Amino acid sequence: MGSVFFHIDLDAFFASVEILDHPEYRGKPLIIGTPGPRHVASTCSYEARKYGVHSAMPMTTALKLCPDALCVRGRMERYSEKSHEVMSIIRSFAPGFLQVSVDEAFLDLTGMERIYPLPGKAARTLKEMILSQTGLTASIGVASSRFIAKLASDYRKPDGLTIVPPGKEEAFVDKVGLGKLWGIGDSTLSALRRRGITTASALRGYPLEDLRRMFGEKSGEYLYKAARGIDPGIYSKEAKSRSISTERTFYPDVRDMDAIETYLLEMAEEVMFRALEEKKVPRTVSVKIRYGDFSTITVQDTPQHGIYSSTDVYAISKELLSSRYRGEGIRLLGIALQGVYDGEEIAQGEFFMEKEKKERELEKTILTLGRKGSRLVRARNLGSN
DNA sequence: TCTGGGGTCCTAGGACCC
DNA sequence: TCTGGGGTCCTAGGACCC
Repeated sequence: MGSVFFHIDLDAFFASVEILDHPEYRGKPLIIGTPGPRHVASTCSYEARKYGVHSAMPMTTALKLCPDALCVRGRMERYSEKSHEVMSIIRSFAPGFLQVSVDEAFLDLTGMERIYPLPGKAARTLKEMILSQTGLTASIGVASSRFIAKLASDYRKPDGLTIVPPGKEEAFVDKVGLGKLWGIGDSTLSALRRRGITTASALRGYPLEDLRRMFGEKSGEYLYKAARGIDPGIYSKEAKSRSISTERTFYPDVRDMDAIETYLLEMAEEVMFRALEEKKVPRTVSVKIRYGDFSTITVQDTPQHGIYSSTDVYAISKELLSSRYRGEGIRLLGIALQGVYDGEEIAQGEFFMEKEKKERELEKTILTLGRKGSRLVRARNLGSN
């Protein structure tokens, strides 16, 4: 027997949760996002989509297209609560469970013919369970690979069910179209178009070696497989290296050095707080600067001595910033911790000294207090605005 | 249309080592 | 003198996803 995968995708998830909590929103164009410049829509209801509104669209554009839309601020805690409810239903349905985001998961039903002889029927049952127990609708794709199942769940939405029988993968890719394939974004699409390739079948006309030469080793292989409906390996391996980051977009741009440093301090604390919470130690600090013209630079440093406190992070960030800062107004500022590894590993290692451990505890306490609001930064922040 | 925030993975060049 | 090949780490930038 061949493989059987489900991809389960909740419909307009954030908007649907809001409608569930506020029945008066039902049937109205609803956008999750804050109106104003430099804000974007994170999700919207299907009524709003009729006007052309979609995720990641600038709010100003969205409201031009749909002036009567209701805008609400996202409530992430509520969504992840609801997400947990749904995911536990999905998880208990079959063993091969893999959650890939708040509103999406895969199931591997390979070899479960005894329990679910008809995958389509099983998918309908699962949709029904999710709806009756959480009030949310999901779209499900059923196919022989994760790649095709993912495309299938998106094929009919909302409340959809699409089954791609084994052997029909390539034909399905043709029906979906090049632009909707996972992993092929705007940039690849126009690179392909520049070469006159606008369909999956045209892409199939190129030998693997040619694609490797044109798009690079990995991308070439990816395109070669994707065009044939062969899973290029999406979500096959565990995501390994982790990073912790935060960034802020300002309106208007900031150029005041005091303000810039205050933001840097605030973000250094935030990011290190999260690292300590997860018992992670970072190897690298990177700073991201975006100027008014949207040009973006990143600078990073991997110090020999290691990074153990937000003071370290702040000091490194400030160095990095001043090494590249052009002195213009800044539209976005960000800090990322990269190459994070398990703090426990050091604890077992010979170099983890008691002193450092205590410092980390102290640091964590200070940051926890900071979280509760009694923070110096707040005062500085007010002073600089 | 005027472009968020949090992530992952890939590439290319340089340093350094064997 | 004139110069290989492979591995690993670091850096900067970019594509892509939700």
